[in-house]
Amino acid sequence: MIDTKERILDAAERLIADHGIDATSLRTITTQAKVNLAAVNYHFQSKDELVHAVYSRRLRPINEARLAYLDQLEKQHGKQPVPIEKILDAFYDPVMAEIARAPSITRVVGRIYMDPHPSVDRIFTEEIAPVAARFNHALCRTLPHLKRPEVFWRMYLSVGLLAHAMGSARNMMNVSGGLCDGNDAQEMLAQIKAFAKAGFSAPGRQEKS
Amino acid sequence: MIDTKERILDAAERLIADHGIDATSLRTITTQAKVNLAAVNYHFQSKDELVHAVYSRRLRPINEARLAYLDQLEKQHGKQPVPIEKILDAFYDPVMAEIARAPSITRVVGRIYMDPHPSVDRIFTEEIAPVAARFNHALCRTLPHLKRPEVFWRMYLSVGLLAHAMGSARNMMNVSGGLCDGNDAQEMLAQIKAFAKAGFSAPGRQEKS
DNA sequence: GTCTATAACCTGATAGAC
DNA sequence: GTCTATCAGGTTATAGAC
Repeated sequence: MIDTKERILDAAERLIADHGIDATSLRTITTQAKVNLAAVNYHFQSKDELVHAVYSRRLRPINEARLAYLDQLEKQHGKQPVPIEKILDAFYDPVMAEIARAPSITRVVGRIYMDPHPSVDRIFTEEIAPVAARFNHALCRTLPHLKRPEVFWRMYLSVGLLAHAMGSARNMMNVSGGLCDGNDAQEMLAQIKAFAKAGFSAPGRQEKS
Repeated sequence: MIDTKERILDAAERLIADHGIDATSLRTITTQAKVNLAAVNYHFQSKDELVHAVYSRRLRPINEARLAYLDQLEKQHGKQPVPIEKILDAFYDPVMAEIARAPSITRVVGRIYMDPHPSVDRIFTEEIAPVAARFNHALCRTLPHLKRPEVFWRMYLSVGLLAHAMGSARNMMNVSGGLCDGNDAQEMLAQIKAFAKAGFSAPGRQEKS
C-alpha cells in the first residue's frame, strides 16, 4: 500500500484534471483516495496547499529538466547562439517525458495558465516565471534581428500552443471528427514543434534597424 | 436604468472573467448587479443556463461574423482557394471587434477551451464545432499539400494561440517584466496572425505524395 | 498518524407574499 | 416581476479521542 500522502496527491491530480480545482472537493478526493477526510489537513495544511503540491510535484521536475537541457545546449554551442529548434527541444521535450510518467498531467498542467485560482498564481511566479526569463534570454541571442517584445510575444505564444493542446486534448477527437487524437502525446509534440519553429522564424513585424 | 436581465449578464461576465465559473456564486453576481437573488432563477432557469447565456451572448456574434467573412472571401476568390492570411483575418478579426465592445470577454472566452464545465461543453458543440468544420474545409483547399490531420492540428493550434493570449493576458505584464501588454488587443492580434501564418506555411511533416 | 464528530458557513433553488 | 424567508445539502477546517 502506497503512502497516504501520495494517494491523496494522486487522487487530487486525477480529479482536478477532470473537473478543475473548484469543482473538486476534499471529500471526493479523500473518498477516491480511500483515506480519511482529516488526513488532508494533517498532511497538507489546507486545500490551497494541497493544490499547490499537486502542481508543484509535476512542474518542478519538468522545469529543472528544461533548465538543465538549455544549460547543456549553451555549453555545447559556446559563444554561438543555440539554434531555435534546439531551444524548442529543451522547452518541449521534458514535458513529453513527464507525460509518459503521468498522463493526467496533460490536463492539469495545461489549465494552469487559465485558472485564476490563488494557489495557481503562486506556482506561476515561483516555478514558471524564472524559466520564462531564462528561455527568453536564450531566444533573444538566437533571434537578434527581432525586437525584444516580439521575441517575448512569440515565446508566450509557443507556451500557448502547449497549454492549449494539453488543456483541451479531450475535445480534439470530437471536434476533428476522429481525425486527430489529442491524447497522442508524441504526435502532439511533433505538431507543436513544427508550428512553433515556423512561428519563431517568421519575419519580424518591426525588424531592428 | 438598464434591464435587470442584462445587468445580471454583465455582472456574471465580469465575475466569471476574474474568478472562473465555480468560484462565482449567484449571490456575488446578484449583489454586484444590485438585483435580487431570486431574479436569476426567474430570468434564467438555473446557474448553468445563466452561464450558457453569458458565453452565448459574446460567441454568437463573433462566430456569425467569422462565417460571413469567410463566405465573402470564398465568393471573391471563386474557384481559387482563399490565401491563408485572409482565412486568418476571417477567423481572428471578428474577435477584435467584439473585444472593442466588451473587453472582459478576453478572459471569459479565452478560458472556454480549458474549463471542463458542463455548461461550457454545450457551447462547445453548439457554437464552436460547426465553425471549426467550416474553417477546416477552407484550409484544406488552401493547403492541399498537407494531409488532413496535419491541417486540423494546425488549425487547432491557431485557436490555441488566441485562447492562450486571451485567457492569460493578465499574466503578461508581470512575466515579461513590463515588456509586453496582454491587454493591448491590437498588438496581440498582430502577433498572433504573424505567428499563425508562419505556422500554417511550415513544410508538412508528411507531405502528400 | 488516523479516526469521529461537529462547528461555522456557503451553495443553488424555490415557495409564496406583494 | 420583484421581494423575503427558507430548505436541503454541500463546503473547509478543527477539536479531541484513540
